[in-house]
This record gives sequence, structure tokens and C-alpha cells, in this order.
Amino acid sequence: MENRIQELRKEKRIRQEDLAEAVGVTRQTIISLENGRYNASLLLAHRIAAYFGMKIEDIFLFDEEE
Amino acid sequence: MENRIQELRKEKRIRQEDLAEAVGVTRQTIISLENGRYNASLLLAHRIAAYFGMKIEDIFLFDEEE
DNA sequence: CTTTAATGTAATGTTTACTTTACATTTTAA
DNA sequence: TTAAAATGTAAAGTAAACATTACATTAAAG
Repeated sequence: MENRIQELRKEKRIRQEDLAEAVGVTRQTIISLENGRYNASLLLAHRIAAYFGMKIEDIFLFDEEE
Repeated sequence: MENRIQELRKEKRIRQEDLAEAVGVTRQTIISLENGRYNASLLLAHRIAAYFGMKIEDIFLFDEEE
């Protein structure tokens, strides 16, 4: 599953560290999500979506099979 | 985090077993989600939402703090 | 009432999200 | 161009999602 975290974060011009703190995870977690190492949990996805004022589905992009 | 899985499933009049198969998990996972033992992963939340033709946020309900 | 279908519980194991620490690389700014 | 800021990588550990099996309870139907 792809996500638009890095794209949205850069639009907002904030650092990984600040996003991490805002949503209550470590910087490592943000890096891993941005680089596709693993998927966010539902709670984290919700927090990230809320942070950007968007819906989960508009940030986390599912392929047809998923 | 609360969810409306059981409510929606009963509206549709389908069994846990059939929902489980439809979204690719075991019946145990559906039971655990319905009974609040743990939260769905983002992928599973997406599949369940797609199954019911709804948005993730309309099925999985987050409190203010979450 | 008795059988069967549906739901629930419990225990153990695997996988994966997330943490922590430490260091390396890239980007930005003085 | 060099220092500092930002991003990335790696490894090892913890916690939680999900699987598997087996059995218990409840609900529905004959």
C-alpha cells in the first residue's frame, strides 16, 4: 500500500521529527512509513490523516487487490 | 477505538465466517475485532470498509484523543 | 427437547508495527 | 566550503495483530 505522507509533509514544510512528535511516534516510524518498509496501524493512519486534515483513504492508497 | 462491524454485519445478515472469508482473515480475527480485543490493521480496515461500501472513518470510530 | 448452526473463549505461535540506540549520508546554510 | 540540520540505515527488542486448534456456550430449527 502506497501513501502520500512524504508528499504532504513537504508541502507543509515540516520535518519528520515534528510530524513524528505530532502523531506520537518516533522519527524511525515516519521514515519507515515514507519509505514503504511497513504500513501504519489504523490508529496511526487516523492520527496522520487528522494532522493533515484529510481522510485516511486520501493519504493511504490501496491497490485494487488490497 | 470502537467499530461498527457487528452492527453492519447483522444488518447485512451475514455470518462472522462469511465476513472473515470475504476480507481474508480467520473467524477469530472478526470475533476479536467485534469484541474489542484488538484493532484492525489499516489493510484489514480498508477491506472491511470496502466490503460494506463505506469509508474507514464511518466504520472505525476514534475518540477525540485518538 | 434435541440437534445443529452460530458465536465465544482460551492458549500458543508467527508476523509485523513500532521503539531504541547508534551511526552514516544527504541537504541546507553560514 | 565547512558545519549543522535533516534524512536514512541497521540491528535488536517489545507489543500487538493475526493464525491455528480445540473446546464451550448460545441461538435457532426440527
